[in-house]
Amino acid sequence: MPAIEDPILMRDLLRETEPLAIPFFERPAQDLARALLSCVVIHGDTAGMIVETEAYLGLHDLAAHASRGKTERTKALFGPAGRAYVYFIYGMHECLNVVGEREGEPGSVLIRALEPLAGLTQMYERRRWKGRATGLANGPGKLTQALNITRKQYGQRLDRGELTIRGWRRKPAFHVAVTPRIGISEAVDWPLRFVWAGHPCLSKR
DNA sequence: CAATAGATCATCT
DNA sequence: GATGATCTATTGC
Repeated sequence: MPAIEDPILMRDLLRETEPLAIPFFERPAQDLARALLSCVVIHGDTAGMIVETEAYLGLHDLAAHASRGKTERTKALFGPAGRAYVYFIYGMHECLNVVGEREGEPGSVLIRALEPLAGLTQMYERRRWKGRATGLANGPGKLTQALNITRKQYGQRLDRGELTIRGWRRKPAFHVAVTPRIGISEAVDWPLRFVWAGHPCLSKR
């Protein structure tokens, strides 16, 4: 199973995981955020396990991009489930969301932190990081840089293709903790952040 | 350790 | 023209 100081070969990773079909993503954002914990994001030769997520709801969630309605930027949120919603923020960071619900219903999950699993050397280079592997992808902007995920992946399906999310054939055991979301100024108290309790790769405060 | 400043630009008012 | 689902470096105690 995953071990932060013992990265796996991509070929073994592919054998121990399986694709998530589109129906897996077709559920409310809160449920999807919880279900995505321990799943594996793969892009090119790099991969990481999801250990922290946040759910963003629809029109009544003022912290959600979708609350302002469908625009050129947010249209993927209103599309079918199982797609990537990637946005650019603060003039320098890309953030990855997984679209849930169903067509016409916004609701997505922000991927906030990964445990690096494969392609660590490449991640160190891209991040120009000189620390422990736990700090390679423990933040929404850090993981996209580590896995080289950008707006080029906007709207892409995640069940297959160049950017995929897979589930373990034998799911690891862990506890989930729920807290308010981080870095927002609306709906500040809503308990929509889900973490693998005690995991060393969680984002900083 | 904690707090803060600065980077930097797409999107929306 | 202001703001933002962030990160890093730097300052200060």
